[in-house]
Amino acid sequence: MRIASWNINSVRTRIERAVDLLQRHDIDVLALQETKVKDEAFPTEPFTEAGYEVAHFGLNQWNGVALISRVGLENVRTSFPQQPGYHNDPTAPQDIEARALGAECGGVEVWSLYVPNGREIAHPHYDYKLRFLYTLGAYAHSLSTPAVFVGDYNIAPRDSDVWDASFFAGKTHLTEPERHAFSFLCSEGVEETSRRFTEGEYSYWDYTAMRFPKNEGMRIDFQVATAALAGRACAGFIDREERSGKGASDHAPVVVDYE
DNA sequence: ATGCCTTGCATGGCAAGA
Repeated sequence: MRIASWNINSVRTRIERAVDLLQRHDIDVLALQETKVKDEAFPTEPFTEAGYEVAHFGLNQWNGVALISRVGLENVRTSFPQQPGYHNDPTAPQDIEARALGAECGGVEVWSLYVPNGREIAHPHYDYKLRFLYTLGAYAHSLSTPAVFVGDYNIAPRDSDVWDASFFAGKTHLTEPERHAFSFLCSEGVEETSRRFTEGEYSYWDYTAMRFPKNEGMRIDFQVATAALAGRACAGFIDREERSGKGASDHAPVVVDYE
């Protein structure tokens, strides 16, 4: 089964690219992040016409996650257990945002995840990011079944995952607490399977400062599988071509095959 | 030090991205 994950940065802007991606790579399950659309405005038809089922969770112009599957799409969930919420007003109720969508696809529990960015180290969003990752880790470790958590993790686990680690001094994405939270997730048999096939490649290049032409990118989009599935990962790649050309997302799709 | 670019929306300057 071929699973792809892509931060599409607006599904309505890039719907044709998404359908092309499915067909170009013969994808079974596509997980999208940052669809940036409410459920009622999601462009379902192009996917169903291509032979896929669609599940989407979007509340407003922020975040938004989708699962596009041709191998079944059952038991859809819009949050994982104990998933934390967020609100810019810390005294207001903390809302569960559209950052997680899970379903059973072809015998595998697939989750499309958009991990909070963190914004700045001193910002409440950074603590939100850490809590999101620890509760995700607790859920992943509670499973003995095949499951995969794919998406935009907004973390570079190693300095070699970015073009210049010194650029991120004082910024989020490379800090020790973020890496510790990610290493808690990726422990006890839970593994980032995408690393096996994409080491040294990037999945994100900022739109600004000519980052893509200079190949100044970050490897921050992953597939993380439970022990019951990780051993079945047999191939994978980052579709760097998808980042090129007019109207590209700033992220590239991350594809992994599972036997 | 800042903008560099891109998105959606109360369609006009923001918020957010990383």
